[in-house]
Amino acid sequence: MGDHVVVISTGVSSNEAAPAARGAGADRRIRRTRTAIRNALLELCVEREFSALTVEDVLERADIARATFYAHYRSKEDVLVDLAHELASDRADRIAQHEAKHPEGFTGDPVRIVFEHAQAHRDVYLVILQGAGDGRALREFFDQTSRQAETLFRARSEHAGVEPRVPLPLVARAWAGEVIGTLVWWLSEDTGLPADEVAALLSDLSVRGRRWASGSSED
Amino acid sequence: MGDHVVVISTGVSSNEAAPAARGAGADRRIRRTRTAIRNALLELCVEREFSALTVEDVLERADIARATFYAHYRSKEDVLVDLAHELASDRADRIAQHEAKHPEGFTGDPVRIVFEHAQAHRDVYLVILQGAGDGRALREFFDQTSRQAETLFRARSEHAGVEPRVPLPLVARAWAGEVIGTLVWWLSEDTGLPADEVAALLSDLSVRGRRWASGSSED
DNA sequence: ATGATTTCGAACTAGATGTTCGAAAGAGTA
DNA sequence: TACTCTTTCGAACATCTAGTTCGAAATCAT
Repeated sequence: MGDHVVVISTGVSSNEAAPAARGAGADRRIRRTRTAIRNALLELCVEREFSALTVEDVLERADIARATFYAHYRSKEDVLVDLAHELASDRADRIAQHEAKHPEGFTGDPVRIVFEHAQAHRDVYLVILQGAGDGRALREFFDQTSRQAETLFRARSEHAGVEPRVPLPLVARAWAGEVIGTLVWWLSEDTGLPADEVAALLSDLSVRGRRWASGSSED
Repeated sequence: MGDHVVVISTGVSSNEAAPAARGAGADRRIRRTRTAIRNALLELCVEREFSALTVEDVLERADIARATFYAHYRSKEDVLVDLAHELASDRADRIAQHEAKHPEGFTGDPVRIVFEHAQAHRDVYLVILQGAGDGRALREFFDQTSRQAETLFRARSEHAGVEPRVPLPLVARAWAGEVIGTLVWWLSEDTGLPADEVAALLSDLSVRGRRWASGSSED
């Protein structure tokens, strides 16, 4: 039959599954189109609420044909998810990069990097962390964050040769929640706290526990 | 001019603002209609994704006229927000009730109550905590949670006469994130852990810190 | 240059949203 | 019970948006 759906190859190699080809290896037109769409969506998110945006708004802003959009994304929510992935992996790169330079350095550094990263990309973070769209973007961002944390915790736990008393998946989820909950607060209410200070406070709270921090001896 | 918008009074007394009259004091028809709508939405959420639902689906399931729906809610997202408020205040009631019965009792109890409450209302929690809708429901649920926590922490801090070293708004947000992050993990992945055990683990982690829990001495 | 791939544009279907209004049903009160 | 006030109904309606289709034109990689 006459299928004519314009399925874009986007592929670097032959066997490319769902991950949607976030490489620079793709056709220049593809790169241009996708960044145009992402940028347009971001601009619009700053101006109005995400839920008040239509695909048409994005088309107009990105100066892109309707058919072209649907050749790359299924919906505006998809674009947001894409942005979330980009954000999470970029952040992971920076952390890994830092750890490579400073092996066995201060282990509170990752948290600081997280907050600095959020500050540098404030707009995107705000949209995603507030759960815009159907919540998929936030959900996946949270998942990636906690998975990365779990890997890190596991490595350290094994390195220290200590059996964790609290299951690591739980520790990781709790930590991710802590960080993201604090982040959204810090980004929304514009308190004067600089990134490294919030990070230090949260690290302290997280490592040493609330017992010493809030004046209560129990929960 | 001929405005005919059917603005429902819903009011108990004269001066009723935004809070939308969650009382039992309203007209029986209003009560019936709203719970029908809320129940219908919940049923449908269990069957398909929230984002795949239309207002028409809700109308059909609730057996309600279109105009009636819009006399009460502006959108399906509004209904979800309503549910979130209901949930948060019901939970707060239970905690307050417990604290009244057990003054100065084990202060880890609130966390346990939170998890038991989530277990009892698993379906609603899952929908809301996953950020369905435009994220407003989750956002407001998170806000209420952290505000309640802040109040509690402040009371305890003052009672103990200790100046908190970490700002309480931060502590409260971090705690709320911790709890909600753990909650969504616990509800989604059906690990065999009973409510009181997760609660105990999280309480421990939260009060004593990760230092003693994961085998790492730092962050 | 050439063959392959992407983009364009314009049209079109299908379906959901949100509003309108008079008439009917139901609630609350005496 | 009878009376008034409020809510619900139903059916219609205009409007908008999503998502798809296709041939032609543009752009890419080599």
